[in-house]
This record gives sequence, C-alpha cells and structure tokens, in this order.
Amino acid sequence: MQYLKIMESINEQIEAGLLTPGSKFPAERKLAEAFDTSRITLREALSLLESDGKVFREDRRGWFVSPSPLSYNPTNTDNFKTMALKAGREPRSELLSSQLIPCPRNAAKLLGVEAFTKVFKFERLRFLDERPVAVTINYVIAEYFPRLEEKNFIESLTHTYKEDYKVLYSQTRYHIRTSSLQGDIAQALRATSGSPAMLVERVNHDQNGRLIDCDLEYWRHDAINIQSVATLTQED
Amino acid sequence: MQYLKIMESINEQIEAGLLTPGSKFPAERKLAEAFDTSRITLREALSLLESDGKVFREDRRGWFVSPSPLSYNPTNTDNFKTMALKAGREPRSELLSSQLIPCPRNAAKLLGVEAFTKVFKFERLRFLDERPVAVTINYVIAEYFPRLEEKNFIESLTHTYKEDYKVLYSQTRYHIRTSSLQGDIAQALRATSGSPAMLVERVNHDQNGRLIDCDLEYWRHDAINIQSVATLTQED
DNA sequence: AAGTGGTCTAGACCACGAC
DNA sequence: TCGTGGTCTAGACCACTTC
Repeated sequence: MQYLKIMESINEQIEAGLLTPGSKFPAERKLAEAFDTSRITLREALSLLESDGKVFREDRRGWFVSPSPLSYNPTNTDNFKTMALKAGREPRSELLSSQLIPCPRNAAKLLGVEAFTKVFKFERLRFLDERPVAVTINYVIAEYFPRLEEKNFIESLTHTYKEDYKVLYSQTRYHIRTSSLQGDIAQALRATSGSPAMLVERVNHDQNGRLIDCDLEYWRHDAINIQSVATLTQED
Repeated sequence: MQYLKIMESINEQIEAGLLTPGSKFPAERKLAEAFDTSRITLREALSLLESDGKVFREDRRGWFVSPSPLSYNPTNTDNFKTMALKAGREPRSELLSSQLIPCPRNAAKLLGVEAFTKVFKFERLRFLDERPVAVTINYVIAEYFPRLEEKNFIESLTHTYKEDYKVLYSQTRYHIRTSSLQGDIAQALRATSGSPAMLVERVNHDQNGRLIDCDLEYWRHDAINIQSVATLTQED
C-alpha cells in the first residue's frame, strides 16, 4: 500500500498550501522517481486523489491541483455567470453548437413532449478562471420562444427569457447523479474519456406552470458542490 | 484503446439484461483471457465502469453489476427505511457505534457550537437488499434530547424525535459533493480504500428554528441519486 | 488448500502537446 | 522535435475469501 502513503504525502502538500490550486504537477516519471516507485503505482495514487476531487487531469497535459469547487444551488435562478461572480471567480462561456431540431428521445422524455416537437438545442462550454468545468446542453421548446436563435443567450438564457419573452423560471425539477465524461464532452472539457463527472439534469417551468425547457449539465466532478436550504414537508 | 471496447462490450451485456443487477462477474483473470487482454487493461475498463456507476467492487470479493440507484430527496423528511420501501427496496440498518462525547471539530463547525458541547454521535450502516450502501454519522445536541441513548433509534431518528420529544424537522441545509471512502467507512461498506463516494452533509432545524443536529452520509456513489423539486426564488 | 483480488515491477510503443 | 501522458504487456507475490 505504497500508494496510500503517496496519496497522503501529496495531500499534505496540497493542504499545507505548498501546491497552489490550478498548478501543474511535475511529470509522472519524475514524480514516480521522487517517490521511488513505478509510474503505475504513482498513477494509482493520483487517480484516487482524482476520485476525491483533490487533483484533476487534462488529457495528455498532465495533473493539476484542483481549485476549490463552485457552490451550486439548484433552487435558485442564478445563472452561471452570477454564481461564479458571487463566489469571486472569473466565468466565461463559449457556444459549442446551436440548432433547431426535432426533439431527441432523451430530451423528449424529460420534456414530456412527442418525438417530433421542434426544440432549440444548444451546447455551451463553461469556464471558471479559464479552466473548462462544465458542458451544458439545453433543450428549449421552440414554439414558446420564436426567434430565440437570433438572440444572444451565450451568457445567460434566463436573462433572455426575462427581457425578451417576459418568462421567469418558477419551478425546477432536478436530478443529480455521478456519471462519466465521454467523447465530445470529455474533449471539450480537456478530460480523458471516462473521467468522473457530476450530471445535473433540470426540467424547468415558467410562472404559469408551463414546462419550457430542460438542461443537462456535465460538470467535472471536482468543480462543483451542491448546496441548498430546504423547508421540509412533513408527510405522514 | 482496447479498454473502451471492453467497456462497451460489458456495458451492452448489462443493458441487454444478460447480467442482472447485483450479480458477480467472473474472475479478473478469466475476463482478461476472454477479452484477450492483460489484467491491468481489464481492470482499467472495469474502473471506468465503476466511475460511471455501472459496476461496483467489494474489496477482495470481486466485481458486481450495480443495482439501480435509490432516489434521494434531500427536501423531505422521509427516513431511510421509508425511502427504500417506497422504491420497492429492502432496507436494513445496523448500529455501528453510539457515544456521548464532546463535539469534535468538524461537527462543531456544522452545528455552530463550541468545541466542548456534549453531543450524541452515532454511526449507522445502511443496507439496500442486503448490500451495504451508506454509512451515516449523526451528531445530536445532547441537551435537547435527554436520555436519547436509551431510545431505539436504529431505524429512524426522525421517528424518535417526533414520538418521544415532539420535535419535527422543519428546515435543512444540505451540501452534496463527491468524496472517497477511507478507513473504517470503506471497510464497513466492503469497499476498497479510495472508492468514489457521494457525501451528503445536512444541518437540521426543528419547528422552532432551533438547530438540533447534523449528519454526514457517505454513500457508495452508484447507490444514490439526488432528486427534488424546487420552487424558485427570484433574485434581482 | 485453492483461487482471487490487491498491489507492484520494469519495462515498451505511440500520439499528442508544448516549444 | 522532444518530452509527456495514454495505453499496454507479462509477469510476480501476498493476504484474503471461499470452499
């Protein structure tokens, strides 16, 4: 169980502040030598620290110290930018794709619509302090938002809803589970295929109770933590 | 990238229902031979399926197909037993430890009390269909619940609160993040040290707004998914 | 007692990122 | 182009589970 000692040793250095968040580790071969072990054992140690959210990897780029996670409150309408700014982080978003398409099966299931319904699908890549942390995919029921494709919603969809359509989110059904990053999503996040992820699915209703959109958010699992306050319902 | 093909192949078999939830895989050496690969590569494939929550491991016992996760709603007061029964699962709980102690630092921080305050700490192991899925650690402010140690709260603390003390949960502050299993907790869950986990922290208030307890729940990450509905607060 | 998973070694080649 | 991480091989020993 060398790898446990290596883990602890690296962990101590992180917690002592010797390794700053976001900084890169030395090459695997050098670290392995420093700990007098094989590369495989070293990678085992780093992988466990990755599971724990203490370090992360960028595909073929190396290992880095994880910055502190962003607190995410699924029960408020703060958009990504607002959330990040409140936490003193630097947000940025990129539009990856945007199309008007017949609703794919998985989204149709969430939206409770038939498979032919037209939806806007758009994917955005979210950065925190220039680190890519999430890919968000939105499906918006097209008939409720004419000409949505002409708007500038890259930063905030909620803002466009409110200003241009007088629509406010009022209720959301959310669903959070662990998952893993694959294919294009992994690539966009500069992650290795199979990296652990947090998947947040939301289905949103407007102020009239109408179901208007849903979104799938794939987060690097160390970049987010869910935090909220709930008033409890007593059931008997 | 053999391991991707192996992953897909195993995945297909799971989704086709050829491998039933909870069933054990053949020995690693046999699987490796079947896929004409080395044990290390096979383990790589299984580890990624583990990250994704499709399979799980019991320490030195082998690999198993993950049963479907339990939906966990942090905004209702359903206890573990009720939650499980509603989902058609078979719950069981074991008391691991129970003591009256001065509040340890981490709990004191959550409870907002001084370090000397007396608390009941108790740890329970939760099973679903005889699979150990979570270790829950509760810290209860002792002065509010005299003789709590004499009660039978193994199944449900909420029930004891209500029946014996006329106390109801009314508000909870929750915090969910990925983590990893270590030491005793890993052992209790029959998991390897470093296995991925979901950590749910809750701080609970009673009907008078009084902070009464907190709990830390370490879940095998494939055994749980968070699901809830929220009425949104508009902030401007 | 046999078989299994956990851990580890000492290499290797390739494709990609960084320069 | 050079070094790096991603991937893979072909073993080995031990402690533990299972029979």
